[in-house]
Amino acid sequence: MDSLLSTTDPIDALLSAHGLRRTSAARQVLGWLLAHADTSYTHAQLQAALQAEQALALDRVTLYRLIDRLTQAGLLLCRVDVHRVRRYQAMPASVKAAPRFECHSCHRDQPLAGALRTDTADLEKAALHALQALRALGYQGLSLDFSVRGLCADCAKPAPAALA
Amino acid sequence: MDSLLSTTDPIDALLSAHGLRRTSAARQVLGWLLAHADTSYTHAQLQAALQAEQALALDRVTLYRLIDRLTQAGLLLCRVDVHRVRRYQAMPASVKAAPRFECHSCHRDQPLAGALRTDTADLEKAALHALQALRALGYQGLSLDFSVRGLCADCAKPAPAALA
DNA sequence: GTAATAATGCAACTTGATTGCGGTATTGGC
DNA sequence: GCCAATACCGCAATCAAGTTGCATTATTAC
Repeated sequence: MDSLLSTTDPIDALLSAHGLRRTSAARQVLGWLLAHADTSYTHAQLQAALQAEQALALDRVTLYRLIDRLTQAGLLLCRVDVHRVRRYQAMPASVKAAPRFECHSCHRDQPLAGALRTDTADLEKAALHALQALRALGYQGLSLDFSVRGLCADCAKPAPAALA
Repeated sequence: MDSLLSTTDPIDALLSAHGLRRTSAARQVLGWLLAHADTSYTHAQLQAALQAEQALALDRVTLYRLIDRLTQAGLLLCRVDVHRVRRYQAMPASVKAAPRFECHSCHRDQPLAGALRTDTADLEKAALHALQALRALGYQGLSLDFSVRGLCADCAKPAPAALA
């Protein structure tokens, strides 16, 4: 019963389960993103990270297409940031209405719930409620993009004068 | 006392009040956007609309720069849509946390509150609450982008089979 | 009116992303 | 294990939204 999917590696299993081939590139990209699942990355960041950390030198276009396939398969989540560039992230267990925070200075992108100690449950609940209402009105294929931008506490503190 | 600003036209007044010159282009662009203030438009849509409705043939770059100036002056609001293109809109009286709806099919972009009969006040309240919490933690210059995407009721109804 | 300078328009350029296509590697059937 | 079918790779060329440089024109302040 563990002949098809459980080829020892859970990532291989994911790829096969979604109709994708288990190429070295796919394994490494999905693996890396799963290992950094709480943050989203641009194509460029991803390419650089793979190069630096895994010595994986993928062609630009190949990476674009791979990312695309993973996204289509539902393994990655894709957003567009303020600078009009796409950011990818391993698909979280529950997509829901999880709001994100994007820092103007360090360009990190984190779940808002991480920054706030106070939970964002009420916010998500309100958002999900709105989605339900839309669905009831005949709206379809709804998805949600919710992000807060600004300077994170780390970037705001150190040198308030050097932020020009 | 009505010598400087009230040159009969409120739009001229707005421009002057924000340190911008009252050129024909600025007047027409701002005027058109104010007349369609509930929706946001891309640079291309705006250029086409101005050409068609006002016979105003602005150079691409000129329009880019004009839009830019208006945005910097705080007269326009700018967002980035799913297709990575910027959308501009006359600055609403209260920016707040007003969520928006973007239709995949007709590409119209409306305030969510318009689509939903049920008000989105609880949602906005929750969002503003989260912003306050962030500010308390030292986060600065916070702004919010909240959009729901999918097929609007109008696009979803007519031909459910032709949506491939 | 006239000088200072903001706004315009054209051409060239940048960047994130896409397309075409020949070559390579993975897969499923035998 | 071998082989055909085809998914995937990589290179070059292309696209579209936006930007930059610079000479020209129009607005503004004096």
